[in-house]
Amino acid sequence: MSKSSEHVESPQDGVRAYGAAALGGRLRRLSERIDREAKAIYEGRGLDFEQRWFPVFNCLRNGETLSVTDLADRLQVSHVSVSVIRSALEGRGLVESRPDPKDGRRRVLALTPKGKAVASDMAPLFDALDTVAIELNAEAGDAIATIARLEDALERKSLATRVEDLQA
Amino acid sequence: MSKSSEHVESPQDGVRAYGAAALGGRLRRLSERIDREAKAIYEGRGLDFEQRWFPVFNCLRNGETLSVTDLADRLQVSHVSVSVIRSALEGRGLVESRPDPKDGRRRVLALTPKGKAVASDMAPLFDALDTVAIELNAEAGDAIATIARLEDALERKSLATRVEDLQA
DNA sequence: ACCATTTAGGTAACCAGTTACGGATATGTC
DNA sequence: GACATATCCGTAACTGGTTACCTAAATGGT
Repeated sequence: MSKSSEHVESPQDGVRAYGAAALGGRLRRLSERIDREAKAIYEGRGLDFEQRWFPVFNCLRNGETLSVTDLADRLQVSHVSVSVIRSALEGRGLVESRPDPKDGRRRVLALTPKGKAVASDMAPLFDALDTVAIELNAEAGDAIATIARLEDALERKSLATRVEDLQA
Repeated sequence: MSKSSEHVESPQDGVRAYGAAALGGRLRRLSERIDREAKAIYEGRGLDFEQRWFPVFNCLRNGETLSVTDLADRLQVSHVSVSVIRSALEGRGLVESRPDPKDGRRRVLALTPKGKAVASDMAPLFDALDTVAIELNAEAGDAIATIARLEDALERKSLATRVEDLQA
């Protein structure tokens, strides 16, 4: 049995005891850990690139041009967050944006030549991270599928409804 | 197959495509969702209680008295975070703290009589939340175990090491 | 007893996201 | 064509956590 799943009176046992809060907190810590470790990898290689830029950067890697809102929808974050990342990437000269000639409200983003160069320089690392994630996922017994099932379960019936039904 | 795990060109597909970042983000969104839904339950019942207080409150429910650092260790959060929660709970009159007579540096926290009353009022809800979490966990095919396996996998071999080994 | 080191816990600054809101452009109805 | 409404995206303020740093108290060696 694995260290953290057997009974060892570890601090987490206190957490584990209470479900809903524990589950949420646990997921959060895990996601932070993954972010942190990924960040360390970039830093370790002296790359001026932040993990949180990746999703946006990745969407543009194939040469696609997308607006702020397109990206926000695709990545399931607020447009504000994309907007901030955009300005960071633009500040580094990796991305440029111009108003959409068809629709003045939109700004379409695309990689600059420098951005493309960085993208291809970093491609092996991105691929490695991808491979590692797949490996990790397999090691954990298809965590992605489990997460998807959790999402589905909540989609099907919210926490609130579940609690109500239980107490009705 | 569940809605979000089959191929439906949903926005998440873009995310899912890239492993490490996707995994972290996905976990984060899920944990936020759980927190948000739990919060909504308290609000829906007009309770002046915040989800994020719960872990601290819960540790004190059985009458135990614990210091800030005890709680931080047990809950795996920073002592600062506990300190902030403490003052919120104290502000609501649910918790009181006094310097430890044995050790003047420590402040020991305990529920006030009002805190105890609230604890017993809310016990059925807490229990329901617990039951619901167990139910959810089962529905997702033991998500907790999967998370534990992910944690173990990272413990065993960090993201960075995995990437290095892959590129060596 | 005294000084160095460690520990508890507070305040301040920071971080990465969010919601709230406002200005500019587009769209649809009269 | 004008006006109401909706959409795009930016700035500002808030949130809930963190790390960095500080003071006060305890501990241990001399």
